[in-house]
Parts: sequence; structure tokens; C-alpha cells
Amino acid sequence: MSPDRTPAGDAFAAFAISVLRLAGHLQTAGDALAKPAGQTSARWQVLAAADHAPMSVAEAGRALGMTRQGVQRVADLLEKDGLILYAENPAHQRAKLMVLTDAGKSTLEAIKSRQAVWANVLGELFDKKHLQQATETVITALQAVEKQSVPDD
Amino acid sequence: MSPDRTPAGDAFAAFAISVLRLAGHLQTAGDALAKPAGQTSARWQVLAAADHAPMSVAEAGRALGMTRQGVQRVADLLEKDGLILYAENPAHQRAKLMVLTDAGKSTLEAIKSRQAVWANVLGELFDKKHLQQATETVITALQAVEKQSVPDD
DNA sequence: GTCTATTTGACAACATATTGTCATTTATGG
DNA sequence: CCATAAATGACAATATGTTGTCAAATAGAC
Repeated sequence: MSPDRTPAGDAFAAFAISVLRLAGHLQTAGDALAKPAGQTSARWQVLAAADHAPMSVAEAGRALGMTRQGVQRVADLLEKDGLILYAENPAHQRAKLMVLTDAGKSTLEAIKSRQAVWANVLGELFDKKHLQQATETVITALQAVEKQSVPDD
Repeated sequence: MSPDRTPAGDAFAAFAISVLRLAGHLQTAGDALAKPAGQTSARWQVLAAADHAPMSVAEAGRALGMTRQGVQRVADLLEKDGLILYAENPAHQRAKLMVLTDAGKSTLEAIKSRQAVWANVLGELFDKKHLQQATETVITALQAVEKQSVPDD
């Protein structure tokens, strides 16, 4: 026989499971949005980060919550495809800055445009207040899960 | 210049991004919960599905929202480690049924027990009503995103 | 300035998951 | 029954991401 889960624990577990399932569908939707531009969610994320501001691979990793190795792999592919280039970084000899090329910019714009249509349609289905409250709860959970270290064995 | 995102679209996009970020942290937490038992989130999921009811690899894939190939890979590892076994399926010659061994059952119990402690602590941090409303919104989004096919290029 | 710790990119090994293909088995329509 | 369609497991290729390690570059302590 197993836990010991309180009603509050049940509520949080149900919330967590639904969030994980939704994330899977959002990931699929993101890939579909990026696909016509010949991209994927991962490439889109890196492109968007570099577009927000020129940054090193390691910085993008921190911004995206990924390891720098993972970002490096994607960034090298983006460079090979001519969507970004590695610009000299006056502040660091090794850590070159990712910068979008014109091709990268127009590719990102194409994805953003499709994403806008998608988000607008879905946003209309919700009461704005509910969406904002849910977002708040998700962010609260985000901070709590970050802080809450899992109990050691 | 890019979209065209409405306030409703902005609200949904913010919600989606926060959900994706939380899912990343939940995944990390899940791995940490499973690790002392020598498992991972992926193996835990498959164990839990097979524990809920003996089922084929393809059935588990549908239940977990994964491809049957992905489940197959994990299930073969679980079998090799003696946590599940493939039982004959009277209804289907090829599609054997995954069944937990005693080792599999106790491993799953260990993970569930740790998960209960974790969920109980986190659940206490929330107003139960907020958590339930957020879960509802997430589930609504789940269904909407499933239905909403991404616009073709 | 010098020594040390940290950061960074490069490289490799591995875990996870998807897509695609194939042959076998099961289900279905006639 | 039989022919065709669908489901299933097996196998391979690829995409994504983590962990671990190394050397070079930078930052910080003194």
C-alpha cells in the first residue's frame, strides 16, 4: 500500500499532470507552427532568443532553461543553414554572439506571424480573467517547484 | 514587422509559455523523484500505466500520448531490468501484455511514496480553489489545442 | 600582477522520443 | 470464406536534450 497523499497533494498532483499533458500538446503545436518555415520548436526558441538580443550560446542556454551544449548543437545547425552567424564578441574572445541573418529574421517573422494567428484564435476561447489567474498559478507553481528540492532518498 | 496579436492572443501566449516552463521543472522533479529507485520519468510513466491495468505497448503509448515505438524502447529496458514481463495476450498473439513483477511493484510503490510527500508539501502552498480553477483552465486549453489544428502554410 | 575559480565552447556518450518502413496479426466488408 | 484495411511489434534513422570531460578565456581574490 502506498501513500499518504493529502487532499492538497491530490489537487497539486492533478494540476501537475494536466500541465504536463498540455505541454506535450503545446510542443506539438509549436513544431507545427515552425514546420512550414522549415524549422522546429527548438530552432524557433534559439532564433527568438538571438533576435531578442545578440547573445552567446551559454547565455541563450540560461535564458531558455537548457544546457549550453543543447543550445550549441541547435545553433550550429542554424548557422549551417545561414539563419544566424557567430559575430565577434568584444567582451569575450571565445563566446561569439549569435546574430540573426536576414534569412533568419524573415524565417522568424514567418513563424511569429503564424503563431499570432494561432494564439489569437485560442485566446478567444477563454475568459481573459481565467487565463490570467491560471497563468499566475502556473508561475507560482514554477517558483515553488524550483525552490522545493525533492526529498533525498 | 510582425503580428497582429490581439490582447486575447497575448494572454494565451503568456499562459502557454508559463505552462511550458513549468512542465520543464516538473519533468526535472519527476526524474529526481524516480532516481532513488533507479528509474526515470519515462520508466515511471510506463510502470504506472502497466500497473493501472495490464496493457500492450501500443495501448500504453496511446494512454501516455507517446508513440508506441518510444514506449517499446522503455518497456524493453524495464523487462531487461526485471520490473515488468510480457504476458501472453489471449486476445492478440503479437501484442503481449505488460505486467509488473514484484520488483516492479515495489519500485513503483517507492516512487509513489516519494511523490506523495513532494505533492503534499507543494499542495499546501496553494489555495485549493485556485489550484482547481487553474487545473480546469489547463484542461480546457488541452482540449482546445487538441482540436485547433494549426493553420496550414 | 598572480593565482585560482568560473565560464565557455568543443567533443563524446548516452537517454529520450519521433518519423518512417516492414512483415505479421487482427479486424472488417463483401 | 476472402480480400482489404488497420493495428502491432521490430528495426533504423534522425532530432532533441542531458551529463561528463577537456582546454582556453575570463573574472575575482589577494
